[in-house]
Amino acid sequence: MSRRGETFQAQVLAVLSSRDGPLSAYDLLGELRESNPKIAPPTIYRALAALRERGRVHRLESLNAFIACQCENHQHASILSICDDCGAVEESVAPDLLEKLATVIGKSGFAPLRHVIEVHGVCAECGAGQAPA
Amino acid sequence: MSRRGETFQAQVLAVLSSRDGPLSAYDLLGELRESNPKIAPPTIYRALAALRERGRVHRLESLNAFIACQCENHQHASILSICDDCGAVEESVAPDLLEKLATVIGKSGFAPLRHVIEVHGVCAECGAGQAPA
DNA sequence: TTGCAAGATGTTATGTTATAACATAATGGA
DNA sequence: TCCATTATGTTATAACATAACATCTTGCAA
Ligand SMILES: [Zn+2]
Ligand SMILES: [Zn+2]
Ligand SMILES: [Zn+2]
Ligand SMILES: [Zn+2]
Repeated sequence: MSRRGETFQAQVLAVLSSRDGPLSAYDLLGELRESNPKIAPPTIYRALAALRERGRVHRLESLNAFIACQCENHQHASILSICDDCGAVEESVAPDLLEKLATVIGKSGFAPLRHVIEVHGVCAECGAGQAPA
Repeated sequence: MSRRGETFQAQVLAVLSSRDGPLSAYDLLGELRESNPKIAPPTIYRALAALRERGRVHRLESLNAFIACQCENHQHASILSICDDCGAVEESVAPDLLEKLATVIGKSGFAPLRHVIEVHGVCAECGAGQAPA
């Protein structure tokens, strides 16, 4: 990996880190094009792939979008809470829950490798803002 | 909803039910076009939307694909185990796990509305077939 | 019976997300 | 230096999804 690739990764991570919510690959493409107009989609997807491998970025499968990892230790299975109202995403880590999950699905002999756990709902701030049901 | 819409839904559900693994919307489009060549994407997506509302079909967010619900009681939050080797998908229901999940993410005041839980890995059959690591 | 309102379905076009395929350039070792 | 290897750039297109509007049903009221 050479200088330029690292630069793209750093730029992508910087943009993602500056936001509370997720950005699509094409949102990122727009951002990076402000400083380098000739960037094409594969550049973004390559940077995202490298960042995801290093655990610095998570993909939100249910939104086709990406966020920076909010945790100290990257490289973990995360639980993502997505506020459908304001778009904010929060990350939780719960190894015991993953264990329980492994037990549930392991009954049939399934060996888990990658977890996608995304919960849509309403965050505390948005929930408080409006009349309770 | 009139006769024709119901027919499409029934056809889509029939095709999905006849498979072990997921199908994309365009796979389904191809299937239904065999009997009605003029069908367009919105027809498929409308049928899928109606089936999903009734809990008869689940969307695999991490695959952009769909499966028929395998459970007795539809309308439940499900845990989907996806074999990355053979493509088979199995559904589990675990209310106590969902409760635990609600506890974990509820600490910050988040109110869950929809769960996406998809676990990729290797199913028993595929795991047994090959040398252990 | 006829006319209309409401909603379902058909159709066209386009928006959005992602990757294949190949060209070019940088890097480092023989 | 020269070549092999890997990274990056570039073009094109594949795959997934929906907006927007036209048309057709259906049921009801006048
Ligand atoms: Zn993380
Ligand atoms: Zn919120
Ligand atoms: Zn189900
Ligand atoms: Zn398998």
